[in-house]
Amino acid sequence: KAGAEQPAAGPRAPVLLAAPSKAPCKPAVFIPVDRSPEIQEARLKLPILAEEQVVMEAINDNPIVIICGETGSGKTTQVPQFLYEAGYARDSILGKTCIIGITEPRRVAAVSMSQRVAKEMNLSHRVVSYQIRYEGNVTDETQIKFVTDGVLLKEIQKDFLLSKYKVIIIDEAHERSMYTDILIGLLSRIVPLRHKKGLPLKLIIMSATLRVEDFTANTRLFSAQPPVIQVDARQFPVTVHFNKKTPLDDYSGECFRKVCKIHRMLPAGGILVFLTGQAEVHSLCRRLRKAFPYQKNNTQCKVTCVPLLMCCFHLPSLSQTLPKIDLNNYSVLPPDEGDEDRDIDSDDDAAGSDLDLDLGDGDSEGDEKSDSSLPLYVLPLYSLLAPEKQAKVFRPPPPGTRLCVVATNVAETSLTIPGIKYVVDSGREKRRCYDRITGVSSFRVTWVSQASADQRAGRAGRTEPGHCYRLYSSAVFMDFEKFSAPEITKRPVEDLILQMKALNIEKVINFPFPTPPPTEALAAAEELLIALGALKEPPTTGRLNQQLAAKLSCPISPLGRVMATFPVAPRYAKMLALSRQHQCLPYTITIVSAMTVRELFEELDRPAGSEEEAAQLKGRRARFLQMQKVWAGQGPMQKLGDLMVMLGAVGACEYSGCTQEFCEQNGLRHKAMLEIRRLRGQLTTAVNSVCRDAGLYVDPKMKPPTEAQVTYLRQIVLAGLGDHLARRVQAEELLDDKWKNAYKTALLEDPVFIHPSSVLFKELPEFVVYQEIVETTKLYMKGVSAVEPEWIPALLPAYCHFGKPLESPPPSYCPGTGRVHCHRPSVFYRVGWQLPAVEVDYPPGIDRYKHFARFLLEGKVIEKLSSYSQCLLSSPLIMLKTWSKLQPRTEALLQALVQENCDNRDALVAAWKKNPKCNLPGIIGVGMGSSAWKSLRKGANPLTGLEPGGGTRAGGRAAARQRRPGGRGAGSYLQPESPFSPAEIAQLGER
DNA sequence: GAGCACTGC
Repeated sequence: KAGAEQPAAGPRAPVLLAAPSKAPCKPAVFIPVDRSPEIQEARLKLPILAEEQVVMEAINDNPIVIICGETGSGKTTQVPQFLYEAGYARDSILGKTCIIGITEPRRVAAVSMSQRVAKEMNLSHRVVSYQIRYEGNVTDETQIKFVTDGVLLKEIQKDFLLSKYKVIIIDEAHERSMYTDILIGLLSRIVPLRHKKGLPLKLIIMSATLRVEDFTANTRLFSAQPPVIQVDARQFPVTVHFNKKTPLDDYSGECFRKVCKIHRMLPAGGILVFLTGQAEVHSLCRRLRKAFPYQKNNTQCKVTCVPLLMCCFHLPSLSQTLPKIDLNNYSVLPPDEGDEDRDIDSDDDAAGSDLDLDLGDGDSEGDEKSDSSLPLYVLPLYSLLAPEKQAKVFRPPPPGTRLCVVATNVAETSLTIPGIKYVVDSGREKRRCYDRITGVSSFRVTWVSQASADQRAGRAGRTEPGHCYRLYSSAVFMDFEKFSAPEITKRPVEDLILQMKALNIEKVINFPFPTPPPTEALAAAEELLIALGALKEPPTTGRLNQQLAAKLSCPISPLGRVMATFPVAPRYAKMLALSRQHQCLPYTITIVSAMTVRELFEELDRPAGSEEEAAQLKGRRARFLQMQKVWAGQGPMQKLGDLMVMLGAVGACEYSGCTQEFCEQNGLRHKAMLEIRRLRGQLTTAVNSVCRDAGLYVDPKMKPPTEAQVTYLRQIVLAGLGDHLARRVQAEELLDDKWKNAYKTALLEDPVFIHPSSVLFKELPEFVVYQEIVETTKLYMKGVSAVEPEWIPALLPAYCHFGKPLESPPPSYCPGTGRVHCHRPSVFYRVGWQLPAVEVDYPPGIDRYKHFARFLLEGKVIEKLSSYSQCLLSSPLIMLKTWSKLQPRTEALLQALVQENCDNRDALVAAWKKNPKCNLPGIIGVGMGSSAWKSLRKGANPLTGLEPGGGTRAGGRAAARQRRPGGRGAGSYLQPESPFSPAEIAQLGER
């Protein structure tokens, strides 16, 4: 195994793009594994096994290796075993165990791969384990660990060097998931760092395609080009048939016709159809069921009518014992033969060999007629389908029927359906598209990439040779993009940027992304995080280009560190960070969980397949609408809007035990509710670990929030969704009918509307915040909550431009904070909406000193002074006059305050404390012009001799809590800053 | 007055 000297040789020499550097010869290590004979035999059939030596030599000689192999090469299950056997789970020097880590982009894959490898190696799951978001079975003995990519990213936050690992394998790197890309970027730096420390870490990147130039040709990523090893796949050949014509609209109808033909004319084998969405899937299912009815009770096999169909459809295990159908000798002439393009691979085959299986483009008649002689077992498949309904596709279809699965993209990567011989590919997919500037998303049906189409075709060759029918011409195919763009380039990246800043990567723009996100996306993310207070604000002075440079390299703030520990979107993390007031945390955790989990409510608006189903759907819709009203609460609570509905729904669901029945009856998606429960658990733990005294737990019998709490929750939501504020268009702006009931947002020119499914659809509050805008027929806001206008400047100062302090109401001294307050009018950024004047800190500057001096003289700052205010020679209001009008004594006071930076109580006390001998008290005395103050000249200690105003001197934090921005209705305002203590935040900073 | 593919912390 350690024969590193032997050059790789063999009939299929792997591609080595870079010559490996020779490493010093190490003694051979071999850890025995006790595999069962059956497993041993099965392994030997895997193509990767033939390459074990090559793979291990490359890994031995290089810190970073790329392995390319299609699905079926066995790389995911075998490479970890190679490494284990070669001793990579053991530290040769210390004799300790180390970990071989493998990342997967999906939870199910991490779990199932760990189970399979454990079984193959005959090892306990204590040794071969997994860790995913909510669960894992990792122990001290774990040596092979499968994780989801996000889990590894979190581990890097705790231990940047990943010191427990000796190897990291990034699996499915070709999928280019956001976390995979970031991990590769981070590991490109961690690997050399570990090398410097003398604790080398191996990185193996595994990809199904050969599109690895983003990794190999990117010198910023890897300065030395890593070797690429190519491994064969064990797949059955799939013949690809292109349509001659490409239907532009009715691809769904074309799918129908193609399935009909396959089913009528071609031998046994499951059919898999790729469409774009739920509605299409259901509609095609209905049509196919109508054309080939399958009665549950009538399982009698009717093959006699159809000589070409065999009884044993879709039973791969039995197919061995049945006569094999030779595809080349099989012959049925399609009705419109000669109408098609040639097979792409017909050049290699005997002429016309596969032409038989070409079925021609659509347009044949009579397909819609019900044909009871051909039972077809039609099943829908999409991600949001209930798991028990999804599971049906994995079971063999009833005897005498042919399986036909109508699926969305789930069947392309996430789920593998057994027994598929025919793939019908519409060539389209539905994608979520984001507007980079406005963040508005829309769903668009687009052509897939060539890689995607090939992946779909491959689904036909998993158990035997198969056929793929593409409902588009080869010319159209050639116009497809080769690969779909990496996720990181197409999505908002604020969550990612926050994670990176938490790793102290400040200049995000310099990060070695395999493919960087667009600069606008980075700028938008940085801007949002600054507005949320997660990043320190860049300087607004200095040279313009310096300012610009600083703009994309802001360091994380203490609040940002708190936010980064919550595994949710930054807007939601901000809500959590603000909720440690008025016992709001359990509610915010629930709302944030509900907003994070997609599609809480079941889709009940779909067209029904039968009258019976239609009646049932109608009943369920009515029931849901009724429940929605209940969950929306009463009176002022309704203003929390759709978020109140979410809170109510989760509360009610948990109260009833979160059963399948409750969910079904009330229009809730059971799977979503279970996910929310787990997320609540995770967030509760995360919050508890930040605030040690929170003592939170997930209460299934959580009481509804009080009216006051709902008001705070609305403010919390506003603070997180500040950039998602919308204002109803005013009557005078209603020039065009298209603005009827419309709202305006800061970033969009076009009108936006409250989505009709929202409980606030008819309410039309003046200001709302929304969870997201989705563009369909119009721009619709979803997840809507009403906002009071005076909250906006109080809670979103970052988005407001403030005017001069008002004279009425006059500036005042706030005993709670020891600062000068005033009322300032403001406008909302970009759109200039006038907002009510609210009480805020007096803006910094000379006037703030003047007001402070005045309140000081009036005895409001330090209580003991108040008894002397009678003795003053002139009114303290004199302080507010312009410099020139000041008398020498008042001028001296003002100058002294400015010199010591004392424009608030805390600063004054601090200055005094720092230098008890300073002449401030004396100057105050002079300033007041009263002989009664002479005693102060001696420098009496203000901490003992004088009581600051506002009664007991409260700690900074408690004092801050008393602050009520907005000033009216004490108790109804939220404290806008993070209510975490400096100690708590410091502790986070150490990580 | 409505139609959302797929994932990860």
